[in-house]
Amino acid sequence: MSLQHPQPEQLELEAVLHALSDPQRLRIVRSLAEDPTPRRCGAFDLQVTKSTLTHHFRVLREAGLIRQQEEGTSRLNSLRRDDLDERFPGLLDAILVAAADAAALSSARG
Amino acid sequence: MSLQHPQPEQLELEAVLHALSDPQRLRIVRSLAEDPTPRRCGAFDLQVTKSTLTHHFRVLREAGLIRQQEEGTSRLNSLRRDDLDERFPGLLDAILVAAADAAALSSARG
DNA sequence: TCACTAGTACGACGTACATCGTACCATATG
DNA sequence: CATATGGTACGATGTACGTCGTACTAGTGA
Repeated sequence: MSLQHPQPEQLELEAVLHALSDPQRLRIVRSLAEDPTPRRCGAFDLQVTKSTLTHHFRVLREAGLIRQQEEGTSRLNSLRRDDLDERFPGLLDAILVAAADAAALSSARG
Repeated sequence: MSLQHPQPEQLELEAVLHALSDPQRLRIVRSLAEDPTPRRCGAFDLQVTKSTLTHHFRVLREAGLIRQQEEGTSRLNSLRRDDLDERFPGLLDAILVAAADAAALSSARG
């Protein structure tokens, strides 16, 4: 069976905010925003187990943040930027800018 | 003792997103955005207990979303719009627009 | 002084969550 | 077929969270 993705009009703000309130998931989304190339779950530099990875990608998918396409034995992940921008204009951009800023701050602090 | 509020540069994106991922707290923030008049915790139309209310207001305060000033026996709550806009430009506005849109949608659906 | 109001503190409870390990299923590739 | 790769499923575990009730404190005012 193919994977469940919420329709654009089904996206829920609370679910999106909750999905992005986790550092690992925020990192995944930031990575996909920086480089939109669809890529495998394992291709993100997270220090968690495979099963934890699966969990986070499912949360992101069910919140409507990413799309997962099955491709052989892997799943190609991509950001649903258009859907998000249409449903929640400016939200994703604001979060990405804020996250980039926070990352720059914390790296500047050491 | 007076209440603890994070400094503008101490605001953490994850904490802000988490704080706003709860329906009750999102409602509080929306209410304060619609009418910026500082007002008591009890003056928000939430169907929860007093102690639950205290909990939610503390989460909002510790995330830096609201400011609480003690005034007699009550606490006057106000939105930290300026601090948030400075630290996370566009974020609060995008969330408020999205929330208003979602509320309009759900009320239109009945 | 005696209520009343606004809110906190603390403990409890059930649920959700992040994480892991193990077992398992596909699909390639030798 | 055997093995490696990419990922899921399921159960376990510890923690955090949302909610409540009760008890309490601090002002307000009759």
